[in-house]
Amino acid sequence: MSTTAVRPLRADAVRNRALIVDAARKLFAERGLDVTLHDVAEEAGVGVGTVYRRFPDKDALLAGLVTAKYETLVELAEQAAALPTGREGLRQYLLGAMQLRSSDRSLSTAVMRAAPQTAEALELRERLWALMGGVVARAQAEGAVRQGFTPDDVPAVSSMIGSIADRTRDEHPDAWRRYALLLVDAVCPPAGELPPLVGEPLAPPPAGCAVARP
Amino acid sequence: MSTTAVRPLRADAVRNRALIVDAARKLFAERGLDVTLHDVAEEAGVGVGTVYRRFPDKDALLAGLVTAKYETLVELAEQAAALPTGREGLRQYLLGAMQLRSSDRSLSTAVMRAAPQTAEALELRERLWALMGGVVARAQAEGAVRQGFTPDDVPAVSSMIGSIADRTRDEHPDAWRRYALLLVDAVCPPAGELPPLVGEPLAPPPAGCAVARP
Amino acid sequence: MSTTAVRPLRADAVRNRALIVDAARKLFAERGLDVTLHDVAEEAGVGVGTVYRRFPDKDALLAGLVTAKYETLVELAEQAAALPTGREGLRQYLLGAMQLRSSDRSLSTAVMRAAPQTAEALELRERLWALMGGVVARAQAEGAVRQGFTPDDVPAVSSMIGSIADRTRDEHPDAWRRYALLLVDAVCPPAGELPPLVGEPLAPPPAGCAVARP
Amino acid sequence: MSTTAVRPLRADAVRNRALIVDAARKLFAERGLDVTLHDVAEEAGVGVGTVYRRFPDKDALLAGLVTAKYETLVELAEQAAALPTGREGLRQYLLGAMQLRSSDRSLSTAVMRAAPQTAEALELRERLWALMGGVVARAQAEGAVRQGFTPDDVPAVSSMIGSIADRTRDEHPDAWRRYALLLVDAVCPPAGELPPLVGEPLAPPPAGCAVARP
DNA sequence: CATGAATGAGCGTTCATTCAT
DNA sequence: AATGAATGAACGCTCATTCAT
Repeated sequence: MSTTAVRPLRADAVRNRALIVDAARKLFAERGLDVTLHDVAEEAGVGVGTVYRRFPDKDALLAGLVTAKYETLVELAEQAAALPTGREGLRQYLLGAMQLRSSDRSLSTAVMRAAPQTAEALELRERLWALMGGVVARAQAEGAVRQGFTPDDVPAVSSMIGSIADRTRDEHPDAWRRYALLLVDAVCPPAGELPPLVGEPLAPPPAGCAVARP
Repeated sequence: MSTTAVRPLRADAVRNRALIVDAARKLFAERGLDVTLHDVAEEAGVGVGTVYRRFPDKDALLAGLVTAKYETLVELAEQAAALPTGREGLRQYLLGAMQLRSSDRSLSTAVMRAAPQTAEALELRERLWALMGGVVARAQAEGAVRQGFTPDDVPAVSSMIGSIADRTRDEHPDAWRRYALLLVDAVCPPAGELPPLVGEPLAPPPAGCAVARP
Repeated sequence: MSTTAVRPLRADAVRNRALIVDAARKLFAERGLDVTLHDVAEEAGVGVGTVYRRFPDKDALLAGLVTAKYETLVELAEQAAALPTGREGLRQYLLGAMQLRSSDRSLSTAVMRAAPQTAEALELRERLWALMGGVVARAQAEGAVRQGFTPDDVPAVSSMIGSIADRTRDEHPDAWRRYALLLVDAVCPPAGELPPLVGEPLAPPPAGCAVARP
Repeated sequence: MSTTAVRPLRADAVRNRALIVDAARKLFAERGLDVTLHDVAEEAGVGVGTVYRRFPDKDALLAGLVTAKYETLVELAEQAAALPTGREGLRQYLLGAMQLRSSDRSLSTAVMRAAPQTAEALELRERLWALMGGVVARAQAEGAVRQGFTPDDVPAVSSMIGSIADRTRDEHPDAWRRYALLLVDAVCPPAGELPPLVGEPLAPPPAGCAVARP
């Protein structure tokens, strides 16, 4: 029936995948892990079936986001590596990674828990490791890092802002900074005197406020 | 024990309530916030209706657990307050609170996010605040605390071990300690020289491993 | 074991039964058939178990209310029988019975559907039949009744106000009268000229208002 | 039928929607408002999810049936308007509407209690009103109607057969006619002499029979 | 390939009914 | 006899996943 029909390119498939990832990123960031795949599909402007064609299940989609996340982190690491000192590089990278987490409700838990599922993500992770390994090594040489700290600690420490960020994102979107700096200073103190903590401590939730839905 | 007053009625009800709370505590700790009340009922060996008789809804059950959690934290704070120095007290309390979190998947997010729903919980929280306020003040007087740190920061800092603990609970149940000490040292460094980090850094998840279910 | 124990009297049992029936009558009238037996028990100030001791199940309780209803209807019929003409008697009784229905959300459907379950109720029903049989016969002799109308039609006709009453009870508690008189006039027209319908017609429900829950 | 426009997609969806509506109509008619959507789904031979895909909730399904009901009533009104006299038209319409109610357990309460939820239903209701307004006006001009009767009374009067119909549907499916005619004669008496009531009066329920479930 | 209709297990919750106290 | 704690089937509804179109 389709004699002259040109073979449909991968082009649109690739485009659809990007649409889905973008939509998922947006929705997961805004509303956390409990967005439905119908929501994602609708936001992306495709059918649910298309989402399932690209990602075997919801977890795979989540894992797909990790790739996107790694890309941003690699950029961040490249900027960090370009800074004059290891100290500054490490501090900038950690704060940047935490800022990313603080603006993304789902990935603060999901990214670090999931393994890279694709060769691409794995490659990105290794590139990230190489970049930050260099930065950490330089900082160590400068005597700027807590003893025993290794490049493998970088993602772990970054993830620790998650619980604070999740709690405060909606009401005090900058509250995470106080604790982020506390952590960064613990890993790699600033050059001079250790300054007082910035910002305000997190007020306890008022009596009677509801448990946030998962 | 209380004179001759008979309270014939509640014997089994009290026992069942305890069974439910125990079951809930266990399951929430193991599997996080998304256990169903059917699961809780089954684990407790009662019908769902019984769970609903004791707790109007799921949030109320969670709130009940929060109360129990606060009781433990108050005990911990009392022990901390009894230590000779504020420094030791603060360090012991923070590490103890983090240890509790590290063994409880749900409460690491729920406790700090939820308000105390009951007068009892509120009272416990205030008592906790008073105890730790004293400890922090003593530690400040000793010059042992990071400048700007306040008692309100205590729960926030405690919660920060959550993301690490959730990631490692099943495979490396002690991995949280490395990062817990990093945090505690940041808030309130030990008396002498700052030692190297303890333990091993968190290895990145191997390629291809699945995203853990929420 | 209970040698000297006095046999517990029926006295309180009888009182409890009355409490239950009163509570049930009140709640069913106000809120229809979907009150729970816990509500009834609470309103009556007894335990649920006590309700079940007196009435094997919810339907039996409903049937129990029929007895109470019949008592009121018998009184009404006695007053009707005392009126000078059969016409007046029949009209007064029908209007009175309809008024009862109009103030009782549940019984408008339940009473006429349920059979008398107790000897007492059966006796009351027969007494009612006898009284109204006399009234109808007198009215027939006066030529005041639609031909073919029999005493057996009395409860049927009375029940017909139910659908109107249920629809209007909350908003226009007197709206039923218009249609009650229409029916009564159809069965037994007033002495003189047939007057116009009284009151206002029932406005149709406004667009968009919800279906009332059953 | 509509030119050559192909609408390839909905073939099965349309069929399923029809299956659902048919099943719902049947079950609601037989058993009243408290059929579950699982029942409807099973009767229709589809999954529950499919029902919820077509109708956001139970009320919406009910509203869908109301639309179908209005369609029938409009047809009935059109036939009534075509009759030579207003008297005949009004009588035929009222009897027809009552007959519909007598064969449908749920709609006797639902249709008249619910507002039209859709623009379609609203339009149908208005069309119905216009048609019957004309019929009533003609009948009034003929002097055939009870004074004060208005088109707004038409649905109210129609609904009054509900309580009788619900009681008798299963055992004496024609018992409603006696009371329907009583009502219709009250609104709009037949041309000649008022005949005796047709049929038999409703026998009281035998002692001991159970209350029918709601 | 893309679509979105269909599926059904599972959720939180209710309530008529039973039974240990 | 009275109580109310316990039960569990059933409800309305959701959503990850499959599959006919």
